[in-house]
Amino acid sequence: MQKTPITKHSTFFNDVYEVVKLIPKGRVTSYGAIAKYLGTAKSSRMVGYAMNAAHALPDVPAQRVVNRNGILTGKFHFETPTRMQELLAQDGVAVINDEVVKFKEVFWDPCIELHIG
DNA sequence: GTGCTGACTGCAG
DNA sequence: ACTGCAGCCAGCA
Repeated sequence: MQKTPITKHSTFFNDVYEVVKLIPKGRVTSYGAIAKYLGTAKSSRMVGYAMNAAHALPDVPAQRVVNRNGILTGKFHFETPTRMQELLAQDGVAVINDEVVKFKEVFWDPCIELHIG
């Protein structure tokens, strides 16, 4: 059996989705925080890339993932540029000028909340 | 098979 | 304070 029975392409993307799904309502996190939690802090770009593929997954709240500045950098990848802000508003996260209000207060760090690192 | 792009981040100038 | 460059890895022409 040379080929793997389980066609799991990459655990990286899967792990990213698992972490994003763990983000509680009313909280947000950053690509770097997820990347660091996975042990690949330098691969923060891959986290954003995984979010692009996350559109196929219904349980992945990609709107809760923003960059380290709290800016909705990926809002243009949603159905509409305002979709991301609306979803965050439904979660109780205020967004003004494409930036999360009180970002540091609603920031959810998996490394801390999950007691890692 | 080769090369470029990209929902980021950290460091240097 | 802002700007520019390099690193990381997967997908696509």
